[in-house]
Amino acid sequence: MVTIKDVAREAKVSVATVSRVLNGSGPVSDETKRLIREVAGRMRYVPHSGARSLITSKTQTLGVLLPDLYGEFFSEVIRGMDDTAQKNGFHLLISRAYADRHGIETAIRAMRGRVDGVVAMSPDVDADALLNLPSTIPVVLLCSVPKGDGIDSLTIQNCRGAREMVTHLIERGHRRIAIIKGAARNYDAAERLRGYRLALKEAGIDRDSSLELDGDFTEAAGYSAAKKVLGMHDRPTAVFAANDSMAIGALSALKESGVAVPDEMAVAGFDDIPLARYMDPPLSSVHVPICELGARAVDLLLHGITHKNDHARRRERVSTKLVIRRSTGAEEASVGRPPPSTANRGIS
Amino acid sequence: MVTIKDVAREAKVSVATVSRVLNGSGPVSDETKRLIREVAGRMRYVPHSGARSLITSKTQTLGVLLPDLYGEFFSEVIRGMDDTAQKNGFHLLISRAYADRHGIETAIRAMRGRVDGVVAMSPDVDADALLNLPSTIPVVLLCSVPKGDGIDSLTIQNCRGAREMVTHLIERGHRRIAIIKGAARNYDAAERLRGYRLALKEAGIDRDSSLELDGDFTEAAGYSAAKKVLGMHDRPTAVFAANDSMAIGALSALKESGVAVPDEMAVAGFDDIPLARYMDPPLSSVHVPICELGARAVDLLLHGITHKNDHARRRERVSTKLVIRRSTGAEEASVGRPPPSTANRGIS
DNA sequence: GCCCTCTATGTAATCGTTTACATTTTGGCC
DNA sequence: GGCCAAAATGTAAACGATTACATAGAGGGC
Repeated sequence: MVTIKDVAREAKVSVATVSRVLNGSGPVSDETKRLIREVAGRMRYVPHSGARSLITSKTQTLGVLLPDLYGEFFSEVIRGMDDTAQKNGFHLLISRAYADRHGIETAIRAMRGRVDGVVAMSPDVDADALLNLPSTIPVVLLCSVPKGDGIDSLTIQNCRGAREMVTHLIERGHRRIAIIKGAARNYDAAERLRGYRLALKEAGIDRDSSLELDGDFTEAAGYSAAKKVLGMHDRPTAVFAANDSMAIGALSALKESGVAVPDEMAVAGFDDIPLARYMDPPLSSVHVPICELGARAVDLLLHGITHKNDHARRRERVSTKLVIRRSTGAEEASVGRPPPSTANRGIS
Repeated sequence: MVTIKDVAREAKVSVATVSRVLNGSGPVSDETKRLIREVAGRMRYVPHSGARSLITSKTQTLGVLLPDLYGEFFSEVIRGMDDTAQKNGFHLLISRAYADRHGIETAIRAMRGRVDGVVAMSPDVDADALLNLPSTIPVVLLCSVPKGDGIDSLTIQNCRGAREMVTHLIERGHRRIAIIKGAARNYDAAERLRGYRLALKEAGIDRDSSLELDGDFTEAAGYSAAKKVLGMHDRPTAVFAANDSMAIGALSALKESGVAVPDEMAVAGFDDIPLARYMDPPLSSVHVPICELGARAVDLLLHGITHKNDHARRRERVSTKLVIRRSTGAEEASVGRPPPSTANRGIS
């Protein structure tokens, strides 16, 4: 592999001069510049970024720590991150890790010396594992809020989104509204539940804990929760699932039992995954701008990096948007025409 | 930031000894080991991987170059790669890049010195841009076959998958089968078309080029291609789309025009994306094990790395599997029960 | 012609590790 | 006790870049 020394020798100059030319630093005569560029090109010299970052102590790389995510969420959040990172000349070092304390610490250790900062997504409610990290590199926490005030965080506007959806159901006349809760100890799940309760309270509806069913974000959980709802003596007229997968599971159960949606039972989800609009009936949901989530996380991180992490800690949230479709009673059929945005482009 | 020198000073030993303890190389007395471990732990020392890889010239990192992919494909291929990479102690440096010559070269340049090898996905049919790379690091090409024999490649069994699907349609009695082609100059698209033609030929059906409609893998393209099919004077009884997105677009068009699927028109796709089974009617498709694609690409790359890239070049393919649902006439309703595998776990 | 400044270039230290080689210590054996 | 091998530790040279500092010419002002 050809190094800067080889180029210097070939061009009969010192390595310093080569470095100066290639980085545009320091004064070099036009002739020498031309010569060095020519030689470097001819020898197919490519600078060794590892060596460079050792001396400059800048890696131009951001670490990304994600739990084991599926589908849309994963790809969209990465897309958002990569867009913003690339715009600023950064790369992404991605690692899927168990979101527990050990996993995160191991991953961050492994990243020391190869990243300038880390975006870590840890949906666990008490993600304070990140508080006393072994390093002092900037960290942005995604989808949960750290207890201390050591690091920045970015979350989804879960509570407000859920509240709006439940309020929408109430406005359509529903009084007994069940919720299928998300995974236990999950921050998003807890916040969505909070939003549900808030909406009920605002409408003066008493909370009925038998209407709060356990779930874990899987389709199967939504399916069995819906079956449970159908068996209730004073049956709810609406079900709000803490995510779309569970809402889809619930739709399956209802269809199987011959319960009409939305006439006999309204169903709403959260996330607005691409599948939602293809359901029968199309599923009302709370849209989460996942791509933006990634983009803003990186923005936050880059700010922490350039400001040497000595700014006041930030707590930001990305806002959600209600998407009402037929499953909660919207009249217009929203399927049938190709959608404007979510075309599955590119390869296969 | 605490370095190995700090630890050495604090423990009153030389850096060499610290290094030996931490890497388990060379003989060190038990007492010294204990001492150094204690000191390193107390000082929260974390080795600087950048410095380490400079001297060892191993980065334990694989570069991944992907075009701008959406949804499932992106996340699944990364999952497969990361699983295998992690199992072998490697990290993933991910970069989305235009798959053209310039983009790829820029990306690979930027990766020099931070990766031990690269998996590059370049669906373009003539991806020989990769042939004379500026570096000599091992490369595995995904989803297309390089012209020369310089690098390994891994592709999808496109031709065979398409052939099987079209044969299936023929077996169900269809004689006039249209195809909605994939993006021009796309390797997968070309191979799927080849499979389609092969199946027809095997069945002794003459090829009719008016039945080969242009497409570009988007839903919109599928939609308008289907409209075109409906307008034909001797209307085909089946449509095979080169990917599911187009098949879904076609389904929309047919539903809009009141054409019954599969009775008046059978529809089949390729990829078996999660959406496929939720269509109405559920879409028959050719299943592609995306995760496996990623995993095997990394396996191939790791082999190239450990064997210093001096083995014979490999051309491998991952095999596809026919998934027949109602859109081509399967009787059984395959929707309604939660699926076994594709539950959307984890966060939101 | 001398001195000073400015430009162009070179020299060498540095980043944080690993590791070949040198040196010291230990312990066994005669 | 002296000798020798083996074990434990230290010294210093890499890896491939950047950059502070030193040096050498060139040119200008007096």
